[in-house]
Amino acid sequence: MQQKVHQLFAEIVDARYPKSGCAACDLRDLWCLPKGLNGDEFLQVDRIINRRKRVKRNEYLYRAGDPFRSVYAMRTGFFKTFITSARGLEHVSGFHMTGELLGMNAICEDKHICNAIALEDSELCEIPFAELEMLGRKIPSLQHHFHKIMSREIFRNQSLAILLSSMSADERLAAFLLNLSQRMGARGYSQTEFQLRMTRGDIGNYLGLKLETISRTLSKFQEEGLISVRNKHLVLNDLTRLRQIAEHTTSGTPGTPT
Amino acid sequence: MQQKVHQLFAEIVDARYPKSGCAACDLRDLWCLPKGLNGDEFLQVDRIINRRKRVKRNEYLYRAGDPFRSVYAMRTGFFKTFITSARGLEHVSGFHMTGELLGMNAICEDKHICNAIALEDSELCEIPFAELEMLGRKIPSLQHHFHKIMSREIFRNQSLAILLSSMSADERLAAFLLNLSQRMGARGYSQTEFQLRMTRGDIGNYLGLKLETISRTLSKFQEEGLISVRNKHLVLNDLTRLRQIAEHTTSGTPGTPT
DNA sequence: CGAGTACTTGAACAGTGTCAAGCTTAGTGG
DNA sequence: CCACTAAGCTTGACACTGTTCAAGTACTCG
Repeated sequence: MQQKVHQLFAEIVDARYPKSGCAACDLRDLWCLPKGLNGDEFLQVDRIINRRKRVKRNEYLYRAGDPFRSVYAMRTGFFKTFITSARGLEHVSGFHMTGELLGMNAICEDKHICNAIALEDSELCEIPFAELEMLGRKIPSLQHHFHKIMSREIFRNQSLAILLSSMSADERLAAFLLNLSQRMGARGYSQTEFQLRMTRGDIGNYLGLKLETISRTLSKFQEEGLISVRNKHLVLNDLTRLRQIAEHTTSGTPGTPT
Repeated sequence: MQQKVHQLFAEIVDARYPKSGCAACDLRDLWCLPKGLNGDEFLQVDRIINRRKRVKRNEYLYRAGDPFRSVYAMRTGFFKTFITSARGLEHVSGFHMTGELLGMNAICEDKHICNAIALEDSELCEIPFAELEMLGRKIPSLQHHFHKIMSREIFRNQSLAILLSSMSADERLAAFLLNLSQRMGARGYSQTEFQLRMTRGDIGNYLGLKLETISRTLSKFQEEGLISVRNKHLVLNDLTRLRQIAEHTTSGTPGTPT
Protein backbone atom coordinates (compact mmCIF):
# COMPACT_ATOMS: atom_id res chain seq x y z
CA MET A 1 0.00 0.00 0.00
CA GLN A 2 2.51 2.50 1.26
CA GLN A 3 4.85 0.80 -1.17
CA LYS A 4 2.51 1.43 -4.08
CA VAL A 5 2.11 5.08 -3.30
CA HIS A 6 5.87 5.40 -3.25
CA GLN A 7 6.21 3.68 -6.60
CA LEU A 8 3.57 5.84 -8.18
CA PHE A 9 5.20 8.94 -6.81
CA ALA A 10 8.57 7.76 -8.00
CA GLU A 11 7.27 7.41 -11.53
CA ILE A 12 5.84 10.90 -11.51
CA VAL A 13 9.07 12.35 -10.28
CA ASP A 14 11.10 10.31 -12.70
CA ALA A 15 9.02 11.64 -15.55
CA ARG A 16 9.46 15.25 -14.53
CA TYR A 17 13.08 15.26 -13.50
CA PRO A 18 16.19 13.77 -15.02
CA LYS A 19 17.27 10.42 -13.62
CA SER A 20 20.23 11.48 -11.58
CA GLY A 21 21.14 12.37 -8.04
CA CYS A 22 18.53 11.74 -5.40
CA ALA A 23 15.84 11.23 -8.00
CA ALA A 24 17.69 8.29 -9.46
CA CYS A 25 18.68 6.89 -6.10
CA ASP A 26 16.80 3.77 -5.16
CA LEU A 27 17.34 4.54 -1.49
CA ARG A 28 15.25 7.62 -1.32
CA ASP A 29 11.99 6.01 -0.33
CA LEU A 30 13.50 3.78 2.26
CA TRP A 31 15.88 5.39 4.68
CA CYS A 32 17.53 8.35 3.15
CA LEU A 33 16.95 11.94 4.10
CA PRO A 34 14.63 13.06 1.32
CA LYS A 35 11.98 10.52 2.31
CA GLY A 36 8.48 11.78 1.72
CA LEU A 37 9.32 15.05 0.02
CA ASN A 38 7.48 16.41 -2.98
CA GLY A 39 9.18 17.01 -6.28
CA ASP A 40 10.44 20.52 -5.72
CA GLU A 41 11.62 19.89 -2.19
CA PHE A 42 13.34 16.87 -3.54
CA LEU A 43 15.29 18.91 -6.01
CA GLN A 44 16.33 21.39 -3.36
CA VAL A 45 17.81 18.63 -1.29
CA ASP A 46 19.41 17.15 -4.35
CA ARG A 47 21.10 20.43 -5.08
CA ILE A 48 23.03 20.61 -1.81
CA ILE A 49 24.31 17.05 -1.96
CA ASN A 50 27.72 16.26 -3.33
CA ARG A 51 27.12 12.94 -4.87
CA ARG A 52 29.32 9.95 -5.34
CA LYS A 53 32.04 10.42 -2.87
CA ARG A 54 33.98 7.20 -3.20
CA VAL A 55 35.96 5.59 -0.44
CA LYS A 56 37.98 2.47 -1.16
CA ARG A 57 38.37 -0.46 1.16
CA ASN A 58 40.59 0.35 4.15
CA GLU A 59 40.41 4.07 3.45
CA TYR A 60 38.99 6.56 5.90
CA LEU A 61 35.93 8.69 5.29
CA TYR A 62 36.91 10.81 8.26
CA ARG A 63 39.08 10.56 11.34
CA ALA A 64 38.63 11.65 14.93
CA GLY A 65 39.57 15.32 15.15
CA ASP A 66 38.65 16.20 11.58
CA PRO A 67 36.49 19.30 11.39
CA PHE A 68 32.82 18.51 11.03
CA ARG A 69 31.26 19.89 7.86
CA SER A 70 28.95 17.24 6.54
CA VAL A 71 27.02 14.13 7.30
CA TYR A 72 27.26 11.27 4.83
CA ALA A 73 24.53 9.07 3.44
CA MET A 74 25.77 5.66 2.38
CA ARG A 75 24.82 4.59 -1.10
CA THR A 76 26.77 1.37 -1.26
CA GLY A 77 29.40 -0.36 0.78
CA PHE A 78 30.13 -1.11 4.38
CA PHE A 79 31.71 1.00 7.11
CA LYS A 80 33.14 0.51 10.55
CA THR A 81 33.27 3.40 13.01
CA PHE A 82 35.60 3.33 15.99
CA ILE A 83 37.24 5.45 18.62
CA THR A 84 40.89 5.15 19.54
CA SER A 85 41.36 5.48 23.28
CA ALA A 86 44.11 7.43 24.99
CA ARG A 87 46.13 4.25 25.29
CA GLY A 88 45.82 3.46 21.61
CA LEU A 89 43.12 0.82 21.95
CA GLU A 90 40.45 0.61 19.30
CA HIS A 91 36.77 0.64 20.32
CA VAL A 92 34.37 -0.26 17.55
CA SER A 93 31.22 1.83 17.90
CA GLY A 94 29.27 0.57 14.91
CA PHE A 95 28.95 -1.09 11.53
CA HIS A 96 27.10 0.78 8.84
CA MET A 97 25.50 -0.08 5.56
CA THR A 98 23.49 1.28 2.63
CA GLY A 99 21.08 4.06 3.49
CA GLU A 100 22.55 4.91 6.87
CA LEU A 101 23.75 8.35 7.84
CA LEU A 102 27.30 8.76 9.17
CA GLY A 103 28.75 11.56 11.26
CA MET A 104 25.81 12.68 13.37
CA ASN A 105 27.76 12.30 16.60
CA ALA A 106 30.12 15.03 15.42
CA ILE A 107 27.60 17.87 15.49
CA CYS A 108 28.00 18.48 19.20
CA GLU A 109 31.74 19.13 19.05
CA ASP A 110 32.05 20.58 15.55
CA LYS A 111 34.59 17.89 14.90
CA HIS A 112 34.52 14.17 14.37
CA ILE A 113 34.96 12.12 17.48
CA CYS A 114 35.30 8.76 15.83
CA ASN A 115 36.96 7.29 12.77
CA ALA A 116 35.02 5.90 9.84
CA ILE A 117 36.82 3.32 7.72
CA ALA A 118 35.42 1.50 4.70
CA LEU A 119 35.43 -2.29 5.00
CA GLU A 120 34.62 -2.54 1.32
CA ASP A 121 34.70 -0.09 -1.57
CA SER A 122 31.90 2.35 -0.81
CA GLU A 123 30.04 5.26 -2.26
CA LEU A 124 28.44 8.06 -0.29
CA CYS A 125 26.51 11.28 -0.67
CA GLU A 126 28.10 14.12 1.22
CA ILE A 127 25.53 16.44 2.76
CA PRO A 128 26.95 19.75 4.02
CA PHE A 129 25.39 20.13 7.42
CA ALA A 130 24.89 23.89 7.45
CA GLU A 131 22.94 23.60 4.22
CA LEU A 132 20.96 20.70 5.56
CA GLU A 133 19.91 22.81 8.54
CA MET A 134 19.06 25.65 6.19
CA LEU A 135 16.84 23.42 4.09
CA GLY A 136 15.33 21.96 7.25
CA ARG A 137 14.14 25.43 8.09
CA LYS A 138 12.40 25.65 4.73
CA ILE A 139 11.04 22.11 4.56
CA PRO A 140 9.33 20.97 7.77
CA SER A 141 9.06 17.34 6.71
CA LEU A 142 12.78 17.23 6.00
CA GLN A 143 13.52 18.74 9.38
CA HIS A 144 11.27 16.28 11.15
CA HIS A 145 12.64 13.33 9.25
CA PHE A 146 16.16 14.30 10.21
CA HIS A 147 15.12 14.51 13.85
CA LYS A 148 13.68 11.03 13.60
CA ILE A 149 16.93 9.74 12.17
CA MET A 150 18.93 11.27 15.03
CA SER A 151 16.43 9.99 17.56
CA ARG A 152 16.72 6.50 16.14
CA GLU A 153 20.48 6.74 16.45
CA ILE A 154 20.09 7.53 20.14
CA PHE A 155 17.74 4.59 20.54
CA ARG A 156 20.12 2.25 18.71
CA ASN A 157 23.00 3.12 20.96
CA GLN A 158 20.84 2.72 24.05
CA SER A 159 19.82 -0.71 22.82
CA LEU A 160 23.46 -1.60 22.31
CA ALA A 161 24.25 -0.50 25.86
CA ILE A 162 21.45 -2.70 27.16
CA LEU A 163 22.73 -5.63 25.13
CA LEU A 164 26.19 -5.10 26.56
CA SER A 165 24.99 -4.71 30.12
CA SER A 166 22.69 -7.69 30.27
CA MET A 167 23.43 -10.38 27.72
CA SER A 168 25.74 -13.39 27.69
CA ALA A 169 28.21 -14.11 24.91
CA ASP A 170 25.79 -16.44 23.13
CA GLU A 171 22.98 -13.94 23.38
CA ARG A 172 25.11 -11.07 22.17
CA LEU A 173 26.37 -12.90 19.15
CA ALA A 174 22.94 -14.26 18.23
CA ALA A 175 21.49 -10.74 18.52
CA PHE A 176 24.34 -9.38 16.42
CA LEU A 177 23.85 -11.92 13.63
CA LEU A 178 20.11 -11.33 13.64
CA ASN A 179 20.65 -7.61 13.47
CA LEU A 180 22.87 -7.99 10.43
CA SER A 181 20.36 -10.40 8.93
CA GLN A 182 17.48 -8.01 9.44
CA ARG A 183 19.40 -5.11 7.94
CA MET A 184 20.43 -7.17 4.93
CA GLY A 185 16.82 -8.25 4.47
CA ALA A 186 15.58 -4.68 4.66
CA ARG A 187 17.92 -3.84 1.79
CA GLY A 188 16.63 -6.59 -0.43
CA TYR A 189 19.45 -9.06 0.13
CA SER A 190 19.13 -12.52 1.59
CA GLN A 191 18.38 -12.55 5.29
CA THR A 192 19.97 -15.91 5.75
CA GLU A 193 23.13 -15.84 3.68
CA PHE A 194 25.67 -13.07 3.48
CA GLN A 195 29.29 -12.10 3.95
CA LEU A 196 30.65 -10.85 7.25
CA ARG A 197 32.55 -7.76 6.27
CA MET A 198 34.37 -7.38 9.56
CA THR A 199 36.90 -9.60 11.36
CA ARG A 200 36.17 -11.71 14.45
CA GLY A 201 38.22 -9.18 16.35
CA ASP A 202 35.97 -6.35 15.20
CA ILE A 203 32.84 -8.26 16.20
CA GLY A 204 34.29 -9.08 19.59
CA ASN A 205 35.41 -5.53 20.17
CA TYR A 206 31.95 -4.25 19.28
CA LEU A 207 30.18 -6.81 21.47
CA GLY A 208 32.51 -6.54 24.44
CA LEU A 209 33.96 -10.01 23.92
CA LYS A 210 37.34 -11.35 22.90
CA LEU A 211 37.90 -12.64 19.40
CA GLU A 212 38.47 -16.15 20.78
CA THR A 213 35.01 -16.07 22.30
CA ILE A 214 33.48 -15.02 18.98
CA SER A 215 35.32 -17.80 17.22
CA ARG A 216 34.30 -20.39 19.80
CA THR A 217 30.68 -19.26 19.85
CA LEU A 218 30.44 -19.31 16.06
CA SER A 219 31.85 -22.82 16.12
CA LYS A 220 29.35 -23.84 18.76
CA PHE A 221 26.41 -22.38 16.81
CA GLN A 222 27.66 -24.28 13.80
CA GLU A 223 27.92 -27.59 15.70
CA GLU A 224 24.36 -27.06 16.87
CA GLY A 225 23.21 -26.52 13.30
CA LEU A 226 22.10 -22.94 13.87
CA ILE A 227 24.48 -21.49 11.32
CA SER A 228 27.12 -22.41 8.79
CA VAL A 229 30.26 -20.34 8.71
CA ARG A 230 33.19 -20.64 6.46
CA ASN A 231 35.56 -17.75 6.92
CA LYS A 232 33.46 -14.69 6.25
CA HIS A 233 30.65 -16.49 4.51
CA LEU A 234 27.68 -16.98 6.78
CA VAL A 235 24.42 -18.90 6.48
CA LEU A 236 21.76 -18.64 9.17
CA ASN A 237 19.99 -21.99 9.22
CA ASP A 238 17.61 -21.45 12.10
CA LEU A 239 16.44 -17.88 12.60
CA THR A 240 13.80 -18.97 15.10
CA ARG A 241 16.24 -20.63 17.42
CA LEU A 242 18.69 -17.75 17.06
CA ARG A 243 15.89 -15.41 18.12
CA GLN A 244 15.16 -17.57 21.11
CA ILE A 245 18.79 -17.35 22.14
CA ALA A 246 18.94 -13.59 21.59
CA GLU A 247 15.88 -13.14 23.77
CA HIS A 248 17.23 -15.70 26.22
CA THR A 249 14.02 -17.66 26.13
CA THR A 250 15.98 -20.78 25.34
CA SER A 251 15.65 -22.72 28.56
CA GLY A 252 12.94 -25.26 29.33
CA THR A 253 10.19 -26.65 27.16
CA PRO A 254 8.46 -24.11 24.93
CA GLY A 255 5.22 -22.85 26.34
CA THR A 256 6.04 -23.48 29.96
CA PRO A 257 3.79 -21.17 31.97
CA THR A 258 5.37 -18.89 34.53
CA MET B 1 35.21 35.29 30.26
CA GLN B 2 32.37 33.48 28.54
CA GLN B 3 30.82 33.43 31.97
CA LYS B 4 31.00 37.21 32.28
CA VAL B 5 29.43 37.80 28.92
CA HIS B 6 26.60 35.54 29.96
CA GLN B 7 26.09 37.41 33.19
CA LEU B 8 26.07 40.72 31.45
CA PHE B 9 23.57 39.46 28.94
CA ALA B 10 21.47 38.03 31.72
CA GLU B 11 21.26 41.40 33.41
CA ILE B 12 20.19 43.11 30.24
CA VAL B 13 17.48 40.56 29.65
CA ASP B 14 16.37 40.65 33.25
CA ALA B 15 15.95 44.38 33.02
CA ARG B 16 13.81 44.22 29.92
CA TYR B 17 11.65 41.24 30.66
CA PRO B 18 9.76 40.11 33.72
CA LYS B 19 11.54 37.60 35.91
CA SER B 20 9.62 34.49 35.08
CA GLY B 21 9.81 31.45 32.87
CA CYS B 22 12.99 30.97 30.94
CA ALA B 23 14.16 34.48 31.73
CA ALA B 24 14.14 33.71 35.43
CA CYS B 25 15.62 30.26 34.99
CA ASP B 26 19.20 30.01 36.12
CA LEU B 27 19.75 27.12 33.73
CA ARG B 28 19.31 28.99 30.52
CA ASP B 29 22.91 29.93 29.94
CA LEU B 30 24.30 26.56 30.78
CA TRP B 31 22.63 23.63 29.17
CA CYS B 32 19.08 24.42 28.40
CA LEU B 33 17.58 24.94 25.00
CA PRO B 34 17.44 28.72 24.80
CA LYS B 35 21.20 29.01 25.15
CA GLY B 36 22.61 31.93 23.23
CA LEU B 37 19.34 33.43 22.03
CA ASN B 38 18.62 37.12 21.95
CA GLY B 39 15.83 38.67 23.97
CA ASP B 40 13.00 38.31 21.48
CA GLU B 41 13.93 34.80 20.47
CA PHE B 42 14.10 34.04 24.12
CA LEU B 43 10.55 35.16 24.67
CA GLN B 44 9.32 33.11 21.74
CA VAL B 45 10.80 29.99 23.24
CA ASP B 46 9.46 30.93 26.62
CA ARG B 47 5.98 31.19 25.19
CA ILE B 48 5.78 27.59 23.99
CA ILE B 49 7.05 26.08 27.21
CA ASN B 50 4.67 24.76 29.83
CA ARG B 51 6.57 25.51 32.95
CA ARG B 52 6.70 23.79 36.27
CA LYS B 53 5.50 20.35 35.58
CA ARG B 54 6.05 18.65 38.92
CA VAL B 55 6.75 14.98 39.36
CA LYS B 56 7.05 13.53 42.85
CA ARG B 57 9.48 10.88 43.92
CA ASN B 58 8.57 7.47 42.52
CA GLU B 59 6.12 8.97 40.05
CA TYR B 60 6.49 8.59 36.31
CA LEU B 61 7.03 11.46 33.91
CA TYR B 62 6.16 9.11 31.05
CA ARG B 63 6.02 5.41 30.39
CA ALA B 64 7.00 3.26 27.45
CA GLY B 65 4.18 3.35 24.94
CA ASP B 66 2.88 6.80 25.89
CA PRO B 67 2.37 9.00 22.85
CA PHE B 68 5.23 11.39 22.26
CA ARG B 69 4.23 15.03 22.35
CA SER B 70 6.97 16.86 24.20
CA VAL B 71 10.52 16.76 25.37
CA TYR B 72 11.18 17.80 28.96
CA ALA B 73 13.89 20.04 30.34
CA MET B 74 14.76 19.27 33.95
CA ARG B 75 14.75 22.22 36.30
CA THR B 76 15.36 20.38 39.52
CA GLY B 77 15.40 16.80 40.71
CA PHE B 78 16.74 13.48 39.56
CA PHE B 79 15.39 10.95 37.08
CA LYS B 80 16.02 7.39 36.12
CA THR B 81 15.07 6.14 32.66
CA PHE B 82 14.66 2.44 31.98
CA ILE B 83 13.22 -0.06 29.56
CA THR B 84 11.27 -3.09 30.67
CA SER B 85 12.17 -6.11 28.58
CA ALA B 86 9.72 -8.64 27.23
CA ARG B 87 10.41 -10.87 30.21
CA GLY B 88 9.74 -8.09 32.69
CA LEU B 89 13.35 -7.27 33.47
CA GLU B 90 14.31 -3.68 34.05
CA HIS B 91 17.18 -2.13 32.07
CA VAL B 92 18.34 1.22 33.35
CA SER B 93 19.32 3.41 30.42
CA GLY B 94 20.31 6.55 32.24
CA PHE B 95 20.26 8.89 35.20
CA HIS B 96 19.34 12.50 34.56
CA MET B 97 19.72 15.75 36.40
CA THR B 98 19.13 19.49 36.22
CA GLY B 99 19.37 21.00 32.75
CA GLU B 100 19.13 17.76 30.83
CA LEU B 101 16.55 17.07 28.18
CA LEU B 102 14.38 13.95 28.48
CA GLY B 103 12.43 12.14 25.80
CA MET B 104 14.56 12.66 22.71
CA ASN B 105 14.68 8.95 21.95
CA ALA B 106 10.90 8.99 21.45
CA ILE B 107 10.90 11.16 18.33
CA CYS B 108 11.66 8.28 16.00
CA GLU B 109 8.62 6.22 17.00
CA ASP B 110 6.19 8.96 17.94
CA LYS B 111 5.87 7.25 21.28
CA HIS B 112 8.02 6.83 24.32
CA ILE B 113 10.19 3.76 24.33
CA CYS B 114 11.44 4.00 27.87
CA ASN B 115 10.03 4.90 31.27
CA ALA B 116 11.13 7.98 33.18
CA ILE B 117 10.67 7.85 36.93
CA ALA B 118 11.60 10.56 39.43
CA LEU B 119 14.07 9.45 42.10
CA GLU B 120 13.38 12.65 44.00
CA ASP B 121 10.70 15.32 43.77
CA SER B 122 11.39 17.06 40.48
CA GLU B 123 10.32 19.96 38.37
CA LEU B 124 10.42 20.13 34.60
CA CYS B 125 9.59 22.37 31.69
CA GLU B 126 7.45 20.64 29.11
CA ILE B 127 8.39 21.62 25.56
CA PRO B 128 5.83 20.57 22.93
CA PHE B 129 7.95 19.09 20.21
CA ALA B 130 5.97 20.25 17.19
CA GLU B 131 6.27 23.81 18.43
CA LEU B 132 9.95 23.37 19.14
CA GLU B 133 10.47 22.29 15.54
CA MET B 134 8.39 25.21 14.37
CA LEU B 135 10.52 27.66 16.35
CA GLY B 136 13.65 25.91 15.15
CA ARG B 137 12.61 26.83 11.65
CA LYS B 138 12.42 30.46 12.67
CA ILE B 139 15.50 30.62 14.89
CA PRO B 140 18.58 29.02 13.35
CA SER B 141 20.61 29.14 16.53
CA LEU B 142 17.87 27.33 18.41
CA GLN B 143 17.71 24.71 15.71
CA HIS B 144 21.45 24.23 15.72
CA HIS B 145 21.62 24.09 19.50
CA PHE B 146 18.96 21.41 19.57
CA HIS B 147 20.91 19.38 17.03
CA LYS B 148 23.98 19.66 19.23
CA ILE B 149 22.01 18.40 22.21
CA MET B 150 20.78 15.38 20.26
CA SER B 151 24.25 14.75 18.88
CA ARG B 152 25.68 14.83 22.39
CA GLU B 153 23.08 12.31 23.46
CA ILE B 154 24.25 9.98 20.71
CA PHE B 155 27.83 10.46 21.80
CA ARG B 156 26.97 9.82 25.45
CA ASN B 157 25.31 6.54 24.67
CA GLN B 158 28.20 5.49 22.46
CA SER B 159 30.57 6.25 25.31
CA LEU B 160 28.44 4.17 27.64
CA ALA B 161 28.56 1.28 25.19
CA ILE B 162 32.34 1.55 25.06
CA LEU B 163 32.53 1.60 28.84
CA LEU B 164 30.37 -1.51 28.99
CA SER B 165 32.30 -3.31 26.30
CA SER B 166 35.78 -2.69 27.59
CA MET B 167 35.99 -1.85 31.27
CA SER B 168 36.26 -3.96 34.43
CA ALA B 169 33.96 -3.57 37.41
CA ASP B 170 36.40 -1.26 39.22
CA GLU B 171 36.85 0.87 36.14
CA ARG B 172 33.14 1.10 35.45
CA LEU B 173 32.26 2.15 38.94
CA ALA B 174 35.11 4.66 39.15
CA ALA B 175 34.02 6.15 35.83
CA PHE B 176 30.43 6.25 37.02
CA LEU B 177 31.27 8.05 40.26
CA LEU B 178 33.47 10.52 38.41
CA ASN B 179 30.72 11.15 35.90
CA LEU B 180 28.28 11.96 38.68
CA SER B 181 30.92 14.09 40.37
CA GLN B 182 31.61 16.05 37.22
CA ARG B 183 27.93 16.64 36.58
CA MET B 184 27.34 17.77 40.15
CA GLY B 185 30.31 20.11 39.86
CA ALA B 186 29.04 21.57 36.60
CA ARG B 187 25.80 22.44 38.41
CA GLY B 188 27.56 24.27 41.19
CA TYR B 189 27.36 21.53 43.80
CA SER B 190 30.26 19.84 45.49
CA GLN B 191 32.21 17.55 43.21
CA THR B 192 33.39 15.44 46.08
CA GLU B 193 30.40 15.02 48.34
CA PHE B 194 26.84 14.21 47.33
CA GLN B 195 23.94 11.83 47.72
CA LEU B 196 23.50 8.81 45.51
CA ARG B 197 19.91 9.05 44.43
CA MET B 198 19.67 5.55 43.05
CA THR B 199 20.03 2.13 44.66
CA ARG B 200 23.01 -0.19 44.30
CA GLY B 201 20.78 -2.33 42.14
CA ASP B 202 20.12 0.59 39.80
CA ILE B 203 23.83 1.35 39.51
CA GLY B 204 24.63 -2.27 38.83
CA ASN B 205 21.88 -2.59 36.28
CA TYR B 206 23.13 0.53 34.48
CA LEU B 207 26.78 -0.59 34.55
CA GLY B 208 26.14 -4.20 33.61
CA LEU B 209 27.10 -5.52 37.04
CA LYS B 210 25.22 -7.16 39.89
CA LEU B 211 24.30 -5.18 42.96
CA GLU B 212 26.60 -7.36 45.07
CA THR B 213 29.50 -6.33 42.86
CA ILE B 214 28.63 -2.65 43.30
CA SER B 215 28.43 -3.12 47.05
CA ARG B 216 31.72 -4.99 47.20
CA THR B 217 33.51 -2.52 44.97
CA LEU B 218 32.27 0.46 46.96
CA SER B 219 33.51 -1.28 50.11
CA LYS B 220 36.87 -1.91 48.48
CA PHE B 221 37.21 1.70 47.33
CA GLN B 222 36.39 2.73 50.88
CA GLU B 223 38.99 0.39 52.42
CA GLU B 224 41.55 1.87 50.04
CA GLY B 225 40.62 5.36 51.15
CA LEU B 226 39.39 6.46 47.73
CA ILE B 227 35.90 7.20 48.92
CA SER B 228 33.69 7.23 51.99
CA VAL B 229 30.22 5.79 51.66
CA ARG B 230 27.55 5.59 54.25
CA ASN B 231 24.30 4.43 52.71
CA LYS B 232 23.57 6.91 49.97
CA HIS B 233 25.96 9.57 51.21
CA LEU B 234 29.16 9.63 49.22
CA VAL B 235 32.48 11.43 49.59
CA LEU B 236 35.16 11.16 46.92
CA ASN B 237 38.48 11.47 48.75
CA ASP B 238 40.88 10.93 45.88
CA LEU B 239 39.66 12.09 42.50
CA THR B 240 43.08 11.62 40.95
CA ARG B 241 43.34 7.98 41.86
CA LEU B 242 39.74 7.39 40.81
CA ARG B 243 40.60 8.88 37.45
CA GLN B 244 43.60 6.60 37.14
CA ILE B 245 41.35 3.64 37.80
CA ALA B 246 38.71 4.81 35.32
CA GLU B 247 41.37 5.20 32.64
CA HIS B 248 42.96 1.94 33.69
CA THR B 249 46.32 3.58 33.99
CA THR B 250 46.67 2.22 37.49
CA SER B 251 49.36 -0.38 36.99
CA GLY B 252 53.08 0.26 37.27
CA THR B 253 54.91 3.36 38.42
CA PRO B 254 53.47 6.63 37.17
CA GLY B 255 55.24 8.08 34.18
CA THR B 256 56.57 4.80 32.86
CA PRO B 257 57.37 5.42 29.21
CA THR B 258 55.91 3.08 26.64
C1' DC C 1 7.65 0.74 66.18
C1' DG C 2 7.31 -2.75 62.79
C1' DA C 3 7.75 -4.51 58.14
C1' DG C 4 9.67 -4.43 53.98
C1' DT C 5 13.41 -2.94 51.23
C1' DA C 6 18.09 -2.07 50.70
C1' DC C 7 22.61 -3.32 51.70
C1' DT C 8 26.81 -6.13 53.11
C1' DT C 9 29.64 -10.05 53.21
C1' DG C 10 31.13 -14.93 52.52
C1' DA C 11 31.87 -19.14 49.79
C1' DA C 12 31.36 -21.84 45.79
C1' DC C 13 30.83 -21.65 40.98
C1' DA C 14 30.43 -20.39 36.02
C1' DG C 15 31.55 -17.85 32.10
C1' DT C 16 35.02 -15.36 29.71
C1' DG C 17 39.55 -14.00 29.35
C1' DT C 18 44.46 -15.15 28.79
C1' DC C 19 48.13 -17.45 26.83
C1' DA C 20 49.89 -20.48 23.56
C1' DA C 21 50.29 -23.23 19.52
C1' DG C 22 49.02 -24.45 15.05
C1' DC C 23 46.23 -23.75 10.99
C1' DT C 24 44.02 -21.16 7.00
C1' DT C 25 43.44 -17.50 3.94
C1' DA C 26 44.32 -13.48 1.34
C1' DG C 27 47.46 -10.56 -0.50
C1' DT C 28 52.27 -9.65 -2.45
C1' DG C 29 56.08 -9.95 -5.20
C1' DG C 30 58.99 -12.76 -7.89
C1' DC D 1 51.15 -18.60 -11.54
C1' DC D 2 53.32 -19.92 -7.46
C1' DA D 3 55.63 -19.25 -3.13
C1' DC D 4 55.90 -16.53 0.73
C1' DT D 5 54.20 -13.82 4.42
C1' DA D 6 51.36 -11.54 7.44
C1' DA D 7 46.98 -11.40 9.16
C1' DG D 8 43.10 -13.78 10.57
C1' DC D 9 41.15 -17.74 12.68
C1' DT D 10 40.58 -22.02 15.62
C1' DT D 11 41.21 -24.73 19.57
C1' DG D 12 42.99 -26.23 24.15
C1' DA D 13 44.30 -25.58 29.02
C1' DC D 14 44.14 -22.77 32.72
C1' DA D 15 43.29 -18.40 35.44
C1' DC D 16 40.46 -14.97 37.10
C1' DT D 17 36.67 -11.79 37.41
C1' DG D 18 32.20 -11.35 38.53
C1' DT D 19 27.89 -14.11 39.53
C1' DT D 20 25.01 -16.85 42.31
C1' DC D 21 23.23 -18.30 46.47
C1' DA D 22 22.73 -17.58 51.16
C1' DA D 23 22.56 -15.48 55.58
C1' DG D 24 22.46 -11.67 58.32
C1' DT D 25 22.31 -6.48 59.21
C1' DA D 26 20.67 -1.83 58.71
C1' DC D 27 17.84 1.49 56.97
C1' DT D 28 13.40 3.89 55.66
C1' DC D 29 8.80 4.86 55.70
C1' DG D 30 4.25 4.37 56.96
